[in-house]
Amino acid sequence: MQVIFISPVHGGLTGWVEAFPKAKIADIINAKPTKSQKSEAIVFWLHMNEDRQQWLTNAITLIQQKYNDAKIIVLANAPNQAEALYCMSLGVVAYSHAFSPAKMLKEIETVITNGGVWMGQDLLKRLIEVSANLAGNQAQQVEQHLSALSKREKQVAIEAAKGLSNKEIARILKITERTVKAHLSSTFERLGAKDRLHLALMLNKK
Amino acid sequence: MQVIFISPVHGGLTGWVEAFPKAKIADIINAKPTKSQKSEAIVFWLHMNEDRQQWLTNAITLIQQKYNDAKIIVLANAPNQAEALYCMSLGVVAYSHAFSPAKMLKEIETVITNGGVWMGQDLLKRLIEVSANLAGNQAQQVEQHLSALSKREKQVAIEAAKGLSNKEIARILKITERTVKAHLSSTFERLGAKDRLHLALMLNKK
DNA sequence: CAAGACATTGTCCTTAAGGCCAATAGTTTT
DNA sequence: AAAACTATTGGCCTTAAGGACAATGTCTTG
Repeated sequence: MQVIFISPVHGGLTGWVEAFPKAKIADIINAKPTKSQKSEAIVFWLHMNEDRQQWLTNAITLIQQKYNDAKIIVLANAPNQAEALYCMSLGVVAYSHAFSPAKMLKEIETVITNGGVWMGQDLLKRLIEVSANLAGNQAQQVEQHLSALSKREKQVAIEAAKGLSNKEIARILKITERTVKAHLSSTFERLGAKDRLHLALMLNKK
Repeated sequence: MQVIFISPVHGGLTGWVEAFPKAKIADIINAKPTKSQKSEAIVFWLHMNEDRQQWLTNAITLIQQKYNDAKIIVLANAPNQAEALYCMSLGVVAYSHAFSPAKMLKEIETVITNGGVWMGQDLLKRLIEVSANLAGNQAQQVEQHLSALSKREKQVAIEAAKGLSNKEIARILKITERTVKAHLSSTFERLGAKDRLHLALMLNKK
């Protein structure tokens, strides 16, 4: 397996150099594998500056064009989920912090050489949540919140989360505005919401 | 590390038995770790029949309650993405086909004991695509709303949509509460929101 | 049956929210 | 340069929201 590191930092990142002392540090332009032992895997590590978004995109597509079976790992100085998602959607197999310790970098390498994909737990969690929501599991998540409420509280909470006023809710449920308030108060307490806006945020997503 | 396999199949699955000849096969009811060597990790492999959706949910929550640091892997006879997503959202760290070869099962074990999460490439790909799209769209939709606002109004609107009070927003932006109100009033008018809750609903999803 | 959860409503009170009218000052556009 | 937009703040007023304290009746469960 060939390992090629591409970075604006001369000499590469310390953590990375420690993890892969024998690997090659190169510039994107002349990055080419030494000979071509057909089936040998090539792994590119791209070190990403804050202000090189465009460069990153170009580099990734360039590499993919030249070596369509190469694996690409992105190390970002200032990682963020949006960028991570973007990179992963381009086919990058790992995205992590540029200053990750050597040990973690080795771990990443192990995972990706085994055909895996590596990403931070937070990102994965978000991915799952978002997708689960989309798949219609959203209702279940909300249901989990609502299950802590009594029947009437549930009804009131749902209307309140839509943005209705107490008066409107009262009319809909044919009860007094005062009763609506009572149900809402206990709802707030049970769910740990501090007011109807927080309730709405809880029931309307995430 | 303790490995416990839970399956309706007597004697367990062949692939699994081959991969973990020394591990324990049990019924969910009496599944308990042999003694409690405090820091020892426990890994549960749940073998899932087509028609035991409810059982699976129960089993997962039960295990999580009893051993909150246990890792759970689900092997499904008939895997599908929806179920996978659901399991992952419950905190399952791996989801795969029940008839996976021993080699793959060992791989899964390696990944999850290193703190990773394992899932099929297709699922992962879908996760990423969906999330990237959604994140993009969502951001755009919200951006569309926000673009109708002045710089300051934007800042105020964003904080208000998080559920912050005028006073809190004032503190954060270092302006008077009165000014916050002014910005919010014009924000409501511009976006056609009738109050901060509607504003929050507009900015927080779809 | 008694205890507890649930539904309903009242009164009183405090505070947050938001509208209305108005003013000053900096910036941008026409 | 005048008009329009933006940021900031003041005062005043009305109403919605939510907490405190309390009461009554129903229904379920140990």
